[in-house]
Amino acid sequence: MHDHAACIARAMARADARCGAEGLQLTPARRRVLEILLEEHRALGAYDILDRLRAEGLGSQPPIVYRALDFLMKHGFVHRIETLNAFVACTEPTPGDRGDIAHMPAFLICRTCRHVIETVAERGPGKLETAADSAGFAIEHAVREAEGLCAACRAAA
Amino acid sequence: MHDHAACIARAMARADARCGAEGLQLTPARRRVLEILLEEHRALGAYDILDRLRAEGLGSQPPIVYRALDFLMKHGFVHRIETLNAFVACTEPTPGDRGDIAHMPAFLICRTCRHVIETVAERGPGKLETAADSAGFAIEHAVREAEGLCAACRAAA
DNA sequence: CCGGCTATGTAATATCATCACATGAGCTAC
DNA sequence: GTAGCTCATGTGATGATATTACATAGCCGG
Repeated sequence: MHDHAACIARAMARADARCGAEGLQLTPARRRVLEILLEEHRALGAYDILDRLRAEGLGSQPPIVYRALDFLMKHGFVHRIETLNAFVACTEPTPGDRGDIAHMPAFLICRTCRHVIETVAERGPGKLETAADSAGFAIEHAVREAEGLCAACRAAA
Repeated sequence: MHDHAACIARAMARADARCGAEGLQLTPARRRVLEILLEEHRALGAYDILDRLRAEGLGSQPPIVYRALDFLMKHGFVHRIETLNAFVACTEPTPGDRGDIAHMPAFLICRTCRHVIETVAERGPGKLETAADSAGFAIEHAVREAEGLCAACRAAA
């Protein structure tokens, strides 16, 4: 394990700094959604998040959470996990990843504990890029997700 | 372009052969779902398929199409595209791909025409595998999808 | 005939996501 | 200061995707 509270505090400080520097508004709802995802450190569905916002009086309708998630994803604080229709906080320290290709995340999703490992981006063409090049296909966005068993759950089994 | 009718006929013949050889029942509904996907040659949502089944009197409730898709996916005739919540017929000639790791499809999805290119599997570890190994993570299933513009749509733009 | 297996029919419901329109808070030009 | 602008939020309704639960029907081996 790691120092979870410190990890969250660090991530929130990074987010604050980014938003300050770029003139983005990290409003209460957006801030809280990011905190919730950092606290869980695993993939949460939009309605799981919404339930928690409701309990705290921060809004009760789906658009609240989807708008917050859109903002957070647009600016790279959160990623969507397509396989789960769920969302995780970004664990990468990459600061300015909007638009550029440097941040190419890949995810390892444990099917038992639902924890998500975000792998560091490696530069250079992977198989998708190679295949795309030979087909004349221009990649704009790539999804790489693997489901399986994390080390801890493998040990437990 | 290619000879579409022949392509469909070949794929259906392959499916018939596989089912005959392995004792699988390619029932009318399952067969028709596969044909529809082959005809379109692009990703269709479950309800798009259901609408067509309804028009042909092959069933009108969601479970009909989801059950057919489950069967077809289980036996490698169809793939799910997570990014689109949609389904495509498998274009790979790989016959026995249930369970083994040889068939590791990756998809290039055109955002304008919605056509899906299924790339051939390359052997050897990609970035996901490398990351998984170093994390002690056991991959059971991997999703690789890229969205962008296909060659034809790029030329048109 | 019976029991087990597979597939289908059908209604209801669960889950995920968006639309449309109204309101409010902060900012700037004038 | 206030009109007009932009951005964010509040709220109800709806759309899109997927599953559950239970009943029915065909087939086949014993």
